[in-house]
Amino acid sequence: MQNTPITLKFLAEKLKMSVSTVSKALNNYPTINEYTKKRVQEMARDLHFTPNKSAINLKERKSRIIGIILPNLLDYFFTRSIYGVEQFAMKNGYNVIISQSHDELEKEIQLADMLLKSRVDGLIVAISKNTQDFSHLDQFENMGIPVVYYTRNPSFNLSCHKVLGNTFQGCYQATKFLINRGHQKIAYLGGPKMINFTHDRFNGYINALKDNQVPFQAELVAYTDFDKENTVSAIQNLFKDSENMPTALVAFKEPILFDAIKYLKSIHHPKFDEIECIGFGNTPFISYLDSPPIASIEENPESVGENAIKLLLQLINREIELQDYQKIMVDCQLVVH
Amino acid sequence: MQNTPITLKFLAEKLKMSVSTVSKALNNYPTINEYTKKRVQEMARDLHFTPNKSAINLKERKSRIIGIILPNLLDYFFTRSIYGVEQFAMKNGYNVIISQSHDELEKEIQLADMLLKSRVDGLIVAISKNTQDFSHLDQFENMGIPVVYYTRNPSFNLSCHKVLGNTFQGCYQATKFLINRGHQKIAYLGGPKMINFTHDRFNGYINALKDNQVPFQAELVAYTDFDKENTVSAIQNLFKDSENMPTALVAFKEPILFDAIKYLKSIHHPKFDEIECIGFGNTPFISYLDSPPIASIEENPESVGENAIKLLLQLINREIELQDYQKIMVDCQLVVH
DNA sequence: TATAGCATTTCAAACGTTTGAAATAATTGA
DNA sequence: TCAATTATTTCAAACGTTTGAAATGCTATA
Repeated sequence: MQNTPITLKFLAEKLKMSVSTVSKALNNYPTINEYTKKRVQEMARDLHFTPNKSAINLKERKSRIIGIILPNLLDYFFTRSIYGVEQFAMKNGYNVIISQSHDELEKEIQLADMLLKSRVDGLIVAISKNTQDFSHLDQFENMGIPVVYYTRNPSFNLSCHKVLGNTFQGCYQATKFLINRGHQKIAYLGGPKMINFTHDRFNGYINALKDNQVPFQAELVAYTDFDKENTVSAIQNLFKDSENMPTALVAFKEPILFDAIKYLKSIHHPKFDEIECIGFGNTPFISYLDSPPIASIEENPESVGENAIKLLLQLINREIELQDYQKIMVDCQLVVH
Repeated sequence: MQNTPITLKFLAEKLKMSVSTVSKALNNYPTINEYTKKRVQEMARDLHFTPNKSAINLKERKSRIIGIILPNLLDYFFTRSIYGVEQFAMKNGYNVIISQSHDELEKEIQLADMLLKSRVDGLIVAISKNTQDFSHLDQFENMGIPVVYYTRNPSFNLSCHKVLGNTFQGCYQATKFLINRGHQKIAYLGGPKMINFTHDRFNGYINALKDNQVPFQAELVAYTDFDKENTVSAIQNLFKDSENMPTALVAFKEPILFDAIKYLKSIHHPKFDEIECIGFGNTPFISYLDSPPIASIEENPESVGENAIKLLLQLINREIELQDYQKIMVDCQLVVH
């Protein structure tokens, strides 16, 4: 049953015409007679002709491969974002190579080199938390291969394409929501300072306070990274002053928020039941928590991913100039549980 | 800076020799003079020559693409398994197309057709919970394209390649662990009956009981699918007889176990604190639960994925005959929390 | 009836590799 | 010194497409 795949040549022989006529008919060239086109297209359909991608790619000097570098697939944001990317890429005849940097710069550099060797047509990247030098990524642009930064990006650098969640707006909404519920002492637990959006979120928090006449207190702000001990000590700091305890908390990421909640519960914080929390993520595990956050900030990762691949394909096809740097924002929603 | 990629032809011109000599030197042909080889290989290295995959694939009539069909990337088992697959595939020059069936047969059929059209060199698949007819997957084998079933597979069918967790052994261990802790009334909450390993796990449970002289009671067994209401009613069933309440529970999957725990807690089950649970998965969220399972069954998804791709590559390279059906088991470990 | 003009089809080269056969060069033995 | 042998290199076709240029066939006009 080992049937050889149908080629243009095979169709041409069957139809007693030349390979180029068949090719042009299938690609709807205006110089080809309408009746001929119909005959060719029907035959192609009947025999389930599928053009050989390798041949086309060779001819067009493309690989039709998109590279993705992201920190970690076990993070729901990234897993979900991949979905948006793959769907759209596939629809447009592109394949995707997903690679994980494990949030390490060195690994990220390795992966970049590997993808460059694979001759990807474009790159989508969420940088590691330690990435400050970008030469391993700049080399793509230098070779005319477009790069789109998504979510995590070099915030100081305006000369690159970016797709990101409107994390300012998300944090603003969450803070405002808590203010409207009567909270005046709202703590903010930020992420690694190296990650750009940590600051956008902080600004959303600050602005919500200001716009609603809630005084800002520096003691109510702390930072952590993805490390549990760090989170615990940050929380200890936020809650150390018994006179001035926060009654609400906005955290930069849900698993970290869960660590915080767990800690507060473990020390039998006297007013634990009154504390209201919100984190970024909207992860499905919330429903299993005994003391779930009152709301979540939904970041729409699928949409972020889809916007990134859309932009990248436009750059690949030179529908947008490589130097015409774009910045796309995807709004967040507050989901009340 | 738009530099054209280095080709064999370019190297040949630089070295003043023919393209075929260069090609053969790089591929270490014995007929090529050692000194020539050295010169070519050095030049190739210095100029960062990377062979054009499309050209090789065209020549070798391969796509170097592996297709994967799985139910859902948001399931930690599958996300983790992907990691094993991608790593190994990449190392061997293969790309991977990941596609999600969302546990729907119809979507699975669509994806299979899509992947067939993409001319994948091989397929790794975890079937949907409703897949009973396999014609959409059989067509691959009929065309000489190997298929490896992983985790979820047609258990009744011996004529296919399988890689799966030793879910019998995992469940046996978990049950035995609970027996050793003094439990005599251990409930078993199984998954969808259509999924093959539901029964393997059940057998592990049964055998552990038997081997340790614990009487089997049919009332202590219930089944659910991934639906929350279903789980709740299964749990209600298991705990309905106040005379004969289980004191321990083995569940086929962790998120479902979490649903069960949540329900038992919500009804203020009198002996809730004494009930000990174990589920498959070992998901990281366990640490956030107030009443976590006492242990987890680690299924080593990365290893399952890696074994699947290893087998598939052997089949693609015909190191193993297509008809020489393999079955590979990956052991589980009990992780006590 | 030749010919300009158009519609349609075909030719042929190219994309970058691989590889068996053929050609060439170097070495050996008589 | 010359043929035979062996080592090494090159030729040329192939993989399946695309595409500008060239060729063909046809119609209409002078």
